[in-house]
Order: sequence, then C-alpha cells, then structure tokens
Amino acid sequence: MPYRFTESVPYLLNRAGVSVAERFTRRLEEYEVSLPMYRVLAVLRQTGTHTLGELSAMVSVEMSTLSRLIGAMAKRDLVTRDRPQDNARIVLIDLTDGGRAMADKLMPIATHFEDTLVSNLDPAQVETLKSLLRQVNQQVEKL
Amino acid sequence: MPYRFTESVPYLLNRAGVSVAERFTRRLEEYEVSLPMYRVLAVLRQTGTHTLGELSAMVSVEMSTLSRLIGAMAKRDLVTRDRPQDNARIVLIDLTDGGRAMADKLMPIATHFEDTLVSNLDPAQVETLKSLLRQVNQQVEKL
DNA sequence: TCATCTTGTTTGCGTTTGCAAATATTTCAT
DNA sequence: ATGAAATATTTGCAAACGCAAACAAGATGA
Repeated sequence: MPYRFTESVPYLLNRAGVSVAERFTRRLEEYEVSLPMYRVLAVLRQTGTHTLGELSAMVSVEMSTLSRLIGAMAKRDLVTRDRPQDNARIVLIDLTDGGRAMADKLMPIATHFEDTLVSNLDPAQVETLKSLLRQVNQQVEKL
Repeated sequence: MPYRFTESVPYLLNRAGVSVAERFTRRLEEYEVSLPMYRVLAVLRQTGTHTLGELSAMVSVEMSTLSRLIGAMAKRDLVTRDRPQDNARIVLIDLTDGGRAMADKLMPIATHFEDTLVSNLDPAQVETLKSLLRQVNQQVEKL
C-alpha cells in the first residue's frame, strides 16, 4: 500500500488538533483567555505549582513563549511567579484565587468538548483512543 | 471520574501533534522547507491541482497565511499559481517539476516518521487509531 | 574558594500567524 | 442588463512565535 499523506498519523493528528483548537479558541474569546493561557490554567489546576520548565513541557509551549505568556497572565492576576530563596534560579508558577476561579469557570467548556468529541464512541473505544495517543507520544522519542 | 485535563482528547492530540511537528520540522531544515510547505507539497503530490481555498482546508492553514506561503513557494519555483481565464477569481496551485522532485525527496522522511510512530502497534491497531482520529475529526463539527 | 560547567529563565529580533478590511470576480434576482 | 449578494483571494497590521544570545544562580572539582 502506497504512502498516503492524508491518511498518515501526523496529518490526522494535526488536522484534528488544529480544528479542535480553533473551536476552543472561539469559545474562550468571551473570557479573554487564549488557548495557551487556558492550558496553563488547566495544568496548574490539575497538578498545582510548577516551574516554568515543567509547565513548558506539559503544555507543549516553547519556554521563551511561555515566559512571556506567564508574564501576561501574572499581570492579569491569574498566576503568581515566585523565585524561592532556597533556589533562586527557578520560577514557581501557581494559580491565584482569580486564576483558579477562571479555571473553574472554563471547566464546563472543556468537559463539553471532551464529551462531544467522543460522543459517538463507547467507553472502551475512548480508552483505546487515549491509550493509542499515549503510545504514539512515546514513540516520538524514537524519531 | 473527574475530568483530568492531561488525559483529555484535546490535550493528548495537541501534545502528540506538537512533538511530531517539532521533530519533522528539524528534519526538513536541511531542505529549507518549512512544515507548512511540506504539507502543501505532500497534498499536491497526492491529489494534484487545487485552489487556494481547498488547499487551506486540506492542510489546516488559514487562507491568508497560506496565500503568503504559496507566494514564497512560487518564488522558489516549487509551485505555480494560475488564474484560469474561465474563472478568474480562483487561483489554481500546482507543483512544478522542481516541487515534485522536492516532494519525492521528502517522502522517505515522511514514511520513516509514519513507520516509527506506529512501530509498536500491530496493523489492526494502526487502522483503529486512524479510524478513531477520523471519527474525532467528524465530531468536531458538532462542537 | 574561585574558575568552570550546568541548569533555568528572560530578552532581542526577525518570521509567521490570524483577523479584519480591501479587492476582484462571478452569480443571481429583478 | 444592472445592482446586490456571494465567493475567492490578497493585504495591512498587530500579536504570537521560535531561535539564539544574554543573563543569573547553583553545582562541581581543582
């Protein structure tokens, strides 16, 4: 079977990723939150304080971009950046109360997206999809 | 089960998509081809001439961005843009011989990526993954 | 302890991006 | 045939991005 670009995993991944991202971005507009901002809020809400580097890896945003993004979010009082005195080269980022409130407010949108995206699949298929995506992610290391 | 952002479909999709894209971009560097350029080349190679609008939908690149990208690719003689006299509002984009040669040269990289990404899955699982991704894509319309 | 190496973050800068407006052409209704 | 609506592409502009260099602090080892 010849290689068909439009059926390749990277193509399907990108296509799905971009279209979901576009729609989600539209939904976030009224809150004046960008998609990368939402991702930061959602990660911090789920797993608590992180350094910039950790956050960068988790949300797949380049560190220099994230540094500026966190700056903007701090200015809007969504997060705090804290340089601990015991290790002054790292920056710990955490949600403010306002940031947490915003994250909470956005959760229904996220769950609606999740529910809708998999609404034609049964629970076993959803687990399969997620498992396969995680496995693809693992394979990336081998490229 | 509570909603876990880092296990949501959009998150997994984005994570995989970004990391594959990053690696692929690195591999394209030596050819001085960007990832969006590669996507255009690959689509045209697979399915022939398309208008700008069709191409935009197929490669998930916003039309204004694509318009400029195609301009750059035309300047580098990878593609031609042609306004047919029978319908002068559309622009037909096609590969030049050089563009086709470049596309051909890049195919081994693409197949290597595809092979590696799914190398831990059996053929049935690969088909399942692709089918599920296509289905997710369909569901996007319902958001 | 003081040079050096490593780790973590920020800044400078040119490029790419997306939105909105402008432009151009075709289609449709009258 | 003519003005209005629809379709397709391009351009202006400001925001976001990624790379590389700069910067800062901690770890290592003579």
